[in-house]
Amino acid sequence: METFQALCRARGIPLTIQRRRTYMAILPRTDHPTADQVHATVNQELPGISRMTVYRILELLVDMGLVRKICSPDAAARYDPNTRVHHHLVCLRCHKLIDIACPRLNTIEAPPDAAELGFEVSDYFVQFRGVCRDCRDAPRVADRRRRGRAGAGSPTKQGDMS
Amino acid sequence: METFQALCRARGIPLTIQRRRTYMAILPRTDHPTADQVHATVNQELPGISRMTVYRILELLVDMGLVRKICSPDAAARYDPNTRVHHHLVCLRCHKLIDIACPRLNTIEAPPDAAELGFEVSDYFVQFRGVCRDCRDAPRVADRRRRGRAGAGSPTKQGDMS
DNA sequence: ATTCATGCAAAGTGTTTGCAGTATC
DNA sequence: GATACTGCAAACACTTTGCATGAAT
Repeated sequence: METFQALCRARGIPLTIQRRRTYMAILPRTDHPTADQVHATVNQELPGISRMTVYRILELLVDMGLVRKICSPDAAARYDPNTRVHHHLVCLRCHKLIDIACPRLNTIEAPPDAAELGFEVSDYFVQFRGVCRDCRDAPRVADRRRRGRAGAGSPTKQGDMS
Repeated sequence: METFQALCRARGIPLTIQRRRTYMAILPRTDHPTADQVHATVNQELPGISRMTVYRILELLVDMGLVRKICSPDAAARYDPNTRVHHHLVCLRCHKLIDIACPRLNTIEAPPDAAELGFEVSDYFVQFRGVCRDCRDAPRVADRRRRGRAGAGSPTKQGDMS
């Protein structure tokens, strides 16, 4: 949070209430919320904040390197305040996304191809794909495609992530 | 291709011309085309094929395990006929996606967390994020956001991928 | 002959853009 | 007081859905 303020000041970026609250809202989350889910949370403390504003602020945070944007096989982009090296388990059925920390995977070096192509690697992650316990236990119902979505107005619900 | 025919017969899936052509169109590609780009290609040999059909066929191929669906930081989903273990270089500026083969990375074992969570890992990949040569050389122009898109009717263009 | 895919049109969802008002620096 | 962010509305792009027609088995 202090980092955020410092970075904003350094780059001459105004620190609005919306930005502060949005950052505070996403910071403790480990469930990779979508932009709409972040908006729903912020909207509780700052009623009336526009969805557009949250979208813009999240992109700003990504640009500042404070938040990472990750894309699941699902449609909506997800935002992750955890910028340390960590890895993902992705369920191919329900699209659940689980964080995993595995020290063994934190020391992977960039392949020689990258340097040869003139590609500057800044970070990386490993994504394991498979089937989560819930989906394995459940008979493969019609859940594969078509997953329910809480409307933009429902702050809670959606326990389908990490 | 024979695999495709065999799988279709085994699963009782009709082998339409559209399916054959769509699969043939994506099979040799290494540039991770979007659904629209695949449609543009197929449309050259099979004029009049509907975009919807290509969307549906691509999803079918994903379900059959013949094609992998990958999501770039970009909006549109991309399809990759290469189902062997390989890894990705992703440019954070232009969203270019480059395949890399690195034997050293092909023997990574699933972390213990996965098994403990009851997660069955089927495959994995490593994604290195950074800046590609083109973007590094180019002054950071307004290319960062806003990337041009050829209309759905333009088959060529879009050389912005590996 | 039956079954299922195709094609069309329209809707749904996530995201972006332009501009007036307003808060921050 | 100058800058630029917020909020609104509309536009845009990608994808999905329902149904009549048509093709594959």
